[in-house]
Amino acid sequence: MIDQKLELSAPDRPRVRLAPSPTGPLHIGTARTALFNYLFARQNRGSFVLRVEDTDRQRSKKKWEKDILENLAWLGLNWDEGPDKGGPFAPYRQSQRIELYRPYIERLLKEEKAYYCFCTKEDLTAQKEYQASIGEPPRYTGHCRQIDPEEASQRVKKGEPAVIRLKTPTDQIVSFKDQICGKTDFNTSELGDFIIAKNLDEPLYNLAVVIDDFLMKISHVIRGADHISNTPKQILIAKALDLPQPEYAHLPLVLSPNRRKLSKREEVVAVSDYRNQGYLPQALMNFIILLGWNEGADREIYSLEELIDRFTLEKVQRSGGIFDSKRLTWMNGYYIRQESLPVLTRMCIPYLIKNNYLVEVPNGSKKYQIKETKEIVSLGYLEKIIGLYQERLKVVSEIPELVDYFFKKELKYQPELLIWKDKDKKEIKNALNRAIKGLSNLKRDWSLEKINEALIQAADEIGDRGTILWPVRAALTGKENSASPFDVAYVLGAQKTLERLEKASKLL
RNA sequence: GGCCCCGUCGUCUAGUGGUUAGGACGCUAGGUUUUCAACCUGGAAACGGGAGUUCGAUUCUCCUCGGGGCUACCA
Repeated sequence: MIDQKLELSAPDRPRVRLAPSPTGPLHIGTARTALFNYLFARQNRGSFVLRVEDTDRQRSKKKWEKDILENLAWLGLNWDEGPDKGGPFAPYRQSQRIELYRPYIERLLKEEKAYYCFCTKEDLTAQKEYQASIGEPPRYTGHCRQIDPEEASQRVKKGEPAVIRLKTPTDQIVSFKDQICGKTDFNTSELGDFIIAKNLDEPLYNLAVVIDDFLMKISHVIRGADHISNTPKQILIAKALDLPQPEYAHLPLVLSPNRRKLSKREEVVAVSDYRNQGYLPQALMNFIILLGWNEGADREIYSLEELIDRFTLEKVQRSGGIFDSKRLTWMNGYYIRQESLPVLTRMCIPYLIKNNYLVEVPNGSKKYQIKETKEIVSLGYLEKIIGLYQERLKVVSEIPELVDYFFKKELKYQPELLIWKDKDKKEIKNALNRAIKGLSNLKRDWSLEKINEALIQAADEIGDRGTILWPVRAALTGKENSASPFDVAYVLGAQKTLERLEKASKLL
């Protein structure tokens, strides 16, 4: 029984959906599809529906559903209806909608628009191989079509294995106007009588999608181009069921650098991985939208709000785009530089903790303890450290290796690190001692200005700034590259600075 | 193999029947500078090929070549 009234009038506001199947973590490609759907919905004041397609019971896992929802939310792509929020067309998990599909399958069977097929997999494989060998499209030619429906249902009742196929019309053209690709035609003869359900309670993807999109009043199906060839099948099912057709828009695929569909093997594809590495959601979204959309301007940076304003399906690219992680990383660095220091610091702290540099002081609010030295430091102090590296950071997870010297008791480095260009040890030692002397006077007035003054003065006495500034910086950081010696000395404080300089001087 | 989609620098792209074919990432040379980064200036780098239409094609048409997707009792 079908008691849903056919509602052929389009809804006033567009309704779009993201239909991920929880068989793995949120994939970059899914996130991109989500972004396009989200922008389209928000721009047109429509609804963005999240529907979990978990009809494949073996492969669907709750933890993946959780990962998908969490990371979508992290990206800022908020949905209006979904398994977690409910909505007027609940439930939003296909596994909970099984009974909704059954009447449609029964109807197709009753109206003889679908039929039971008893062919074995071996038969089908043989047929496909034969078809391939003579250059015909592989498809089911309708062997079981002739079986009397009465007889068929008897056989099914007796337990004979069977699947349900749609009677596909022969030699008809199914055409649809894709919002991105334009008009696309398919000949039904190439499709054959495809399977729409394993049985009355196990609908297959193409059938479930059509019914759900109808029941949920989806007006626009915006999805990856890998679904183009499913579209004629879905249109045929909709026709057989007398359901209205949504608009279609197929997004070009995201490709790996080897030009293949983005794959787990070669690329990082899970959004959670990017999140853990310290990519910012703004950077990810900005990067991804530009991979397949351009408003026609020489512009690279867009916020989600600006995109909602400017986005159009017409400007979506037709060709697939290669995922260029270098560009993503550049953009992430850009967004890190734009971020406020307190926010950036808050993002960095978990990485410092994970790296065993820092421990949160349990009761003291906003205080941290440096693990090695047991010193208690404030959030403000950590901000100073992070501030030194804000313009050098590309990915937040890099922060520990950049600032490690603030958290270590002793620095380990080769004495040669202290040598500037072709200077000899004596000269460097002398420079270091001059720096120590100049800096010692400042103990009570340890300001950036004074440090600068003292070091530059010492340098000018020697005649070459590098001769003193390089070893000072190296002694303070133990690194080839770092922030400037003035800044580092200032943040490190008088005591540690002098200690490290003296230790360095003794090494030479 | 069959069906479908796509084709401007290495990559993401802008663009027009006549442009020095523009921007960005990356690369590179300088500048700034104690290093690195950031920033500034410059450079190398593209219309897949062949016909046709046209006074003129990167742009329009056809063919070809190349790349990709789909081809499940997965989604």
